[in-house]
Amino acid sequence: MDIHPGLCDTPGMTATTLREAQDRFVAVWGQMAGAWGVSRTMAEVHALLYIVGEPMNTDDVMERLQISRGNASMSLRALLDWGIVERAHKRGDRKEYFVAEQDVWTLFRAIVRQRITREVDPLLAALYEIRDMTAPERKHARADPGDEARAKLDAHARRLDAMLEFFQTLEQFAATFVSPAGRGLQAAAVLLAKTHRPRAEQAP
Amino acid sequence: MDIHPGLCDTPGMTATTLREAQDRFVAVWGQMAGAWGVSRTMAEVHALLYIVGEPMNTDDVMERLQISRGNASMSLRALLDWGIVERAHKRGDRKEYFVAEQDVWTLFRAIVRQRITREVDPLLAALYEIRDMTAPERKHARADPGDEARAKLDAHARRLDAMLEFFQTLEQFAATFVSPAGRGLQAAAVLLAKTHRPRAEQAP
DNA sequence: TCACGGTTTCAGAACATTCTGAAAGCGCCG
DNA sequence: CGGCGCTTTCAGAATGTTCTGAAACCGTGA
Repeated sequence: MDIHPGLCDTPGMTATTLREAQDRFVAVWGQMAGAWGVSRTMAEVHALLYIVGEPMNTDDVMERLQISRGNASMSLRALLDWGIVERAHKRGDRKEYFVAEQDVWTLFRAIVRQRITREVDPLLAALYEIRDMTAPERKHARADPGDEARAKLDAHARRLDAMLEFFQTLEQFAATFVSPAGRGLQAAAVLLAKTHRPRAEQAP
Repeated sequence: MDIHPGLCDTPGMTATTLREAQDRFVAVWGQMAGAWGVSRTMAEVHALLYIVGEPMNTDDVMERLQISRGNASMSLRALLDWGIVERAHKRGDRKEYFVAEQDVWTLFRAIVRQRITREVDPLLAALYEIRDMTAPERKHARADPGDEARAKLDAHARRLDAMLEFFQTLEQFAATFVSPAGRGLQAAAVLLAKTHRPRAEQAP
């Protein structure tokens, strides 16, 4: 804290407040993480890189978030894998620096892309398999109509199909959002939101 | 296992296969859960109720999933809170029974509604607060243009605003999907998916 | 009012995840 | 080639989450 007497306001205060605001952003983003199946630290590291906006190296991150080298390294690598943080270098410095994607829509497109391939695709595959498990049985049952077992099998298959259809639709929707053509979808969403918004607010 | 010799196929086998298919569905759904910040058991209970399609009571659930009474009770209550499972009763039976919402789109609408109010709303509130933290500082800085501190504050505010705008849009979008008018959105999504789908597949 | 079938609660046990720090790995430069 | 600066790895510690089971609770019928 370097407070010059007589000029006790602007320079020191501004830096402190900014840092506090950044820390709160990091904390909030970290909270969010748990609820979405992402590890807290990973989210915090990303939040830090995003809100600071400048390249940081492993030591910067360690010190700012008070985490171990191992943890920082792991989190940064994971963020690279997700494609929402990139490596950067400074001349005359052998350290690696990292920067977060700064365009919010690009950021979320990357996240959606990852989650679809990591979670929805395997889910769809599993659902197909499960539906096929009872297919032979249903064929048999079909020969014997009015059977109660048959009705059960059919209802079961109908429920699986409903799920399948939903996730197929979701996947297509996401694919459109993610693809280069997805800008259109983004624009549509923004427009939709604007027309429906009850009242826009702005700080004075 | 009651296998009648000579007629060793349809009746016993069908029940077994169906049960296996159900179990796999439950397992898959449970896996999914972790990745989305939902407890595994809760998801499994829901999956069971959905795929079985008939009302089940606490003991049924306990036995089928091999979980304790306490756990079953907690999970069922949570599912009721989420509004995706409902109580049901059978005449002459004092036990409570539970049924899962069977319409997939209604199900996901309920989930989206919950997550928005539980996670996005508080997030938005926090982001507004954080942006306002630096507002007074920025006013000061404005008097002293060309200042480096000012540029930093502005960049910081810009990043927060980008996030805010994104989540506002998301919220509006979700609100449209969730609202009664949201059927329109659903139809649009289905249509979009159909037109873009490379090739539809169907079991023979 | 009590006894009874059923449900909820919760402290502590079991389990799972995340984090640390020291050691190993990697590639560059002299 | 050997030392150096930096990054990655991973076994075990720390922490956080979920589950159990027994006790408390609740409402109903006798």
